[in-house]
Amino acid sequence: MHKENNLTKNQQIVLDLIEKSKEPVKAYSILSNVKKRGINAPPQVYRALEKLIKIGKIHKVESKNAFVVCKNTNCEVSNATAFSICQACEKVTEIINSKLSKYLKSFQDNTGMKYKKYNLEFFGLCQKCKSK
Amino acid sequence: MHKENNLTKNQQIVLDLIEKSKEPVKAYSILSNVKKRGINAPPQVYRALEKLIKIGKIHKVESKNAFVVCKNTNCEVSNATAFSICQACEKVTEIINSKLSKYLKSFQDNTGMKYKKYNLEFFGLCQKCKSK
DNA sequence: CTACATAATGTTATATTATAACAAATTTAA
DNA sequence: TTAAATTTGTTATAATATAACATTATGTAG
Ligand SMILES: [Zn+2]
Ligand SMILES: [Zn+2]
Ligand SMILES: [Zn+2]
Ligand SMILES: [Zn+2]
Repeated sequence: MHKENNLTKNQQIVLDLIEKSKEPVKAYSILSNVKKRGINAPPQVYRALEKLIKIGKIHKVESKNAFVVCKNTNCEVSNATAFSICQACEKVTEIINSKLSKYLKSFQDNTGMKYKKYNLEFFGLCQKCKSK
Repeated sequence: MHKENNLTKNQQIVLDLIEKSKEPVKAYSILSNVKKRGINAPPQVYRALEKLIKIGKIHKVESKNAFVVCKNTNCEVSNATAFSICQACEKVTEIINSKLSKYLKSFQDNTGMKYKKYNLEFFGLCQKCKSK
């Protein structure tokens, strides 16, 4: 909502919109909601999204092709993300759990590949949906 | 390659194609490659993919919108998947690691949400690309 | 066996997500 | 300054996925 440093006008407009939303926002939903602010076409939105992802301000929820603000002060560069996704109401929450991130950041598979980045998505029922 | 039980003709054709491929296959690549076998339109491919995913024969690699055969005899229902993805050559490998899956299957976040399913994608450089 | 209901498959059309290609404007740095 | 480089705007199109309905196959009651 407030002016962030080093962001262009379009990036700020897109970030503001994602921040205001309670749920993940899709690119074309962003587009239609920012047309009144002078963003006219998909590439303008996708370029802003790309930059915001790169600097860790937002994340893409891959299974939903939607975007959320980062809730984690530590993942400035967006290289270690985890989400909890309700299969009923589609609520998405970023998981902030240092044990989990520590475990995954240091994970080594048997091929010796060293990981720079991971994205984890958990699916289940949230409290509200469980009790229905 | 060999006839699987309980699969329809289209499901078998699509599965065969994905099994033959060394790399993740995209839906429209599948479509163009199975036209000679009588599959003509996207819904036929997507329905087959949906079923194959449900029974755990294949997985979707979300970050690539592509499909791979399951390499893990244990994830019959596809509810616990992990992949390693090379950012250079795009090679994708299913990670089969019982410690990892045990850890993630029993993971609890602070909201008390109980997870039924997860998908984890690691990114980095594979051995071959690292040494270039 | 029919005749009807149900489910599965085929087909056409369209919706949704994302990027290519180029033009115009802005910024940078000789 | 002015030419190059980068960023932004714009048009067009590519790539991914599903809706809607027609057709065919399968199952079930009479
Ligand atoms: Zn984050
Ligand atoms: Zn819910
Ligand atoms: Zn698997
Ligand atoms: Zn590689």
